[in-house]
Amino acid sequence: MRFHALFPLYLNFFNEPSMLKKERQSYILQQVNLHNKVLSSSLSLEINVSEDTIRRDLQELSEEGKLIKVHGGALSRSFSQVHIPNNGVYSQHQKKTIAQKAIALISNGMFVLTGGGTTIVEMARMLPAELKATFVSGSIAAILEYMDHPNIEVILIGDRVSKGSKITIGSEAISRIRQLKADICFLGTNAIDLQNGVTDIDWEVVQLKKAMIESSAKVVCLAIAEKINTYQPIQICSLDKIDILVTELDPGDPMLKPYADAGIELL
Amino acid sequence: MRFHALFPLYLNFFNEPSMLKKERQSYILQQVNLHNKVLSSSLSLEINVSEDTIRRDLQELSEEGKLIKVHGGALSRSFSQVHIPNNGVYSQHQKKTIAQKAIALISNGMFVLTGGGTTIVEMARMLPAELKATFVSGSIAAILEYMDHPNIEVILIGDRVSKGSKITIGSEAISRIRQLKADICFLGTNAIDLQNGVTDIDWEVVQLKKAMIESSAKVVCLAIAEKINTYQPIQICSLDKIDILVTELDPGDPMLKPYADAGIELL
DNA sequence: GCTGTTTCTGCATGATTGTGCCTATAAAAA
DNA sequence: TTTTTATAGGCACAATCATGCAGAAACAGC
Repeated sequence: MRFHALFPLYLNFFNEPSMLKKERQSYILQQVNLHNKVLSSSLSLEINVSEDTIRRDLQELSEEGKLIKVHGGALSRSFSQVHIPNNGVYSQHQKKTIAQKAIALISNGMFVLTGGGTTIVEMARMLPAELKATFVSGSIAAILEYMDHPNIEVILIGDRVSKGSKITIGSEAISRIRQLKADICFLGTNAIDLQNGVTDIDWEVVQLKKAMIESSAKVVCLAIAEKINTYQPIQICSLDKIDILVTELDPGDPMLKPYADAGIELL
Repeated sequence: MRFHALFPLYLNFFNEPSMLKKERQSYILQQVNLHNKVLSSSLSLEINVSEDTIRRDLQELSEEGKLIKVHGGALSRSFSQVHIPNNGVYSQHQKKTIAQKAIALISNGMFVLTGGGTTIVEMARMLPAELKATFVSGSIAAILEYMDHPNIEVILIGDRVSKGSKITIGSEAISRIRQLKADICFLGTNAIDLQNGVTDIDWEVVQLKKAMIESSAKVVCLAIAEKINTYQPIQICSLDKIDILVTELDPGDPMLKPYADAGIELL
């Protein structure tokens, strides 16, 4: 067996009789677990069978749940299990409602900038599978969800990682964001009121959000009702920078009236 | 193996009297345990009986649980047992051993660059709580672990996220890494051998690892023994760029001797 | 010895499986 | 976008298989 790892070319050279199906699948499994990834093309050369056969093997192994089949080869199963459990998210039901509304704002081909926070993560989970778009974020939790989506391109903003908020913060991240021009930006909102606009408590997070707002053609704030008409010490922006406010409430709710009057679209 | 293709001719030539049934079956068992697999066709030639008879023998032995019958022949019982355990991380025990050894190389205040992969994640989990250092990585899984550590500063390299390998890849990431100068760099190794050095299968990952190696004062390769003396299509670097090789084996293991001779420190 | 029974084996048949090749479609890459 | 590459599904062919059957061999009892 080890020989196959060492001298795959020799197999061809000696024209060794082809492996039995089970044997071959075992070998494939070993390779995929060893290297985390295999290509149909190289396996085909190593084992000296057609790519069709390899593809059929990968198909079977995939159906048995022993590996994950992807275009061009397969990935190890144990490798792709970095999931954050979604237990005990505060006000989850409201956040799902908000996420549902917000998703309607995204269409194919869009370049989308998102912050962090549980509402954003909820939105990431609910993105329709057929959506094709590019998502940019500095939030680890959000990125994890985006990665599971089949059709979206994921760009991660790098810099120092803030352990509290699980997002990347710092001048590097801000200057990266400044270089972008997104179609739309989704911000989880910690506090919003008429006098102070959108406010937050963490200076570095505020800097980042400011940059995100400046870099986006359209700014969407996601806020559950209990955060409306509250404020925090540091201002992110005044209300006139906000294009759309998404809450779990009906857009006609009297609580939201002043925001509509301020020129914000409600959803 | 090849002998069995040759021998049967002699058997025919000498017109050896056919074996008794019991005798034949124990011969088959011996062969299957010796080679892990037998083909009905070659057994038929070797023993000089029809394939039907062999098939019936294999059938019986299979029912007695002494081997596993497959299309075209049979496999040894031990063969399939090797590949059943697929839960969790492959070779986790070995990886933990490697991680333990590798951690000894890190001291307070260091600036550490790490790749992705399960071995690196294992290492991240085992970092002592009192260690104070800065860790830089583009691997989402590794970053998640680093974030849980109380005393380390985490820097995330941003760029496009590769869904397969769960790391950030691309020119942006590479140019970020080039701007760094790390004290030490830990690389999970997919394949390493004497001729080709360290090799991998994914072009973009290779570019990234190359940059990491160039940006580090000391390069450490983490590799489980199975990956030693194997190679993949794309070269990351030749052996002389590697300072330290960490495996689960004893540094004195004869398998590692050539690497020590190549000037690599073993751990 | 003879005879009937059982076991083993080889052969013929048709069904099943494994594989490679082909083409239209779908997905990635340029 | 266009171009390249990978894939699914159908087809063809060969290898392998299950089954039934018949002859050969082994065996038992007489």
